[in-house]
Amino acid sequence: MGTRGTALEMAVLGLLHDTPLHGYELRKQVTGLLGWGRVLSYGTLYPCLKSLVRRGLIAAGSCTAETRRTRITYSLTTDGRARFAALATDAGPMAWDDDNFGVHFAFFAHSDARTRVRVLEGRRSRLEERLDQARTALPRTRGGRDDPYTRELQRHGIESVEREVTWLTELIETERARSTPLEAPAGTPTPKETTP
Amino acid sequence: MGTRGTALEMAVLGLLHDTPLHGYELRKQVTGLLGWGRVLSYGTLYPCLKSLVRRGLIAAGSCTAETRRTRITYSLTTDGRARFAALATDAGPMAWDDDNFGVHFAFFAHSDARTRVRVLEGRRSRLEERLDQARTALPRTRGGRDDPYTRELQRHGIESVEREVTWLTELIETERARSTPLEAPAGTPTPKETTP
DNA sequence: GTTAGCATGTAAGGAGTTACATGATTTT
DNA sequence: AAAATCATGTAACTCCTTACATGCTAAC
Repeated sequence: MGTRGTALEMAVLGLLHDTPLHGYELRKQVTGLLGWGRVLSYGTLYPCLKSLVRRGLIAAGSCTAETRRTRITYSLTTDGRARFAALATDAGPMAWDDDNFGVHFAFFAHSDARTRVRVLEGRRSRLEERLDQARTALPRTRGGRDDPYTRELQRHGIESVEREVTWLTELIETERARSTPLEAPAGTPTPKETTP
Repeated sequence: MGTRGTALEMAVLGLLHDTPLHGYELRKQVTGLLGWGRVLSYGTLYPCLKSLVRRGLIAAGSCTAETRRTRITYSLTTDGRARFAALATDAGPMAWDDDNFGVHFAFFAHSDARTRVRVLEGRRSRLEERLDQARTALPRTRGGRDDPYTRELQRHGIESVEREVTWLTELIETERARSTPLEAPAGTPTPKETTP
């Protein structure tokens, strides 16, 4: 009965980690967090907030400052902060799947470089498994439709995933350089940019 | 109450258009149709087949040929064929969205070049709308989190969509050349490949 | 003969959407 | 004063997944 959608939950906790927000604003920010084409609906958000309040992870407070209207400002509790830290540090399979990876990535600033590397590698190997399946499925006429459009769609899909793997590989190298500065030449400043 | 998931329905009808199949095999083919990471579950497929049978779009028949076991072979009825033709010819907004575009594309061989162009253009303008939103959302620190990882995620998302737009543009040009051969020089043979 | 894979289904429930219902505040 | 936008919520419904339940056939 309790809403347990980890991705949305983490997004809310992470956004409230920076600053308290009310539902209407949260919706806009959650929607824009990943490049989701689809907007998050209130029918999902408000029940989720309710559940988080009930579990003591966030607190609902009437607005105090500013000449403001009937809106409810939510902020993280101590428990909520701990919960978010646990989610951000998690580098298990949950962080690799399509639904959760984006949110985990968006809040990488809240985890250490080791965790980031493990999440990125997990994501990459998941995509590589998918590529293996797709590549073996392509040549067989038997079982798969031999249609130029179907083929082109699959080719394009494979190409997209390959590009994502390349992206991940670059990020992994950057992060590895950060987590093991032992092998770095003396005097190398800590890199600031994710993509130089 | 009736299953009305257009994407799955179209995929099933389209696959049965080529040849009769039983559920187990259908599942594999539907799963591999688009590059979907996720596999289609029986809990979705079988109720869908049931619904299609009830509506007279497909017929369930025991297998006749081959030394085969207890499996139910489904084939398209006349109504089903008509329904599929209608879906394949549809170039409206339904064909543009994330869920349906892939299936429509996979069965482009069953529609004319005019329809194909309209679907591809619709899809492209939808992605371009998304890009406009994302691009205007990027520069503002106000409202959006100013975090290097969040930014990188959004940058990567935008890049992916841009690449998809390019892909669509190339396809549109190819299809336009097919639908209006008036301007083609005499003696030009009909192109066979989607990507030369 | 028993294990592994083929094949078909159902029940319960999660996650999210749409549509609805309501009201306050700001802008025109 | 009307319209637009901000803001919060609920109810019903859809689509899909997981987990379960069942039995046939082929291979070892």
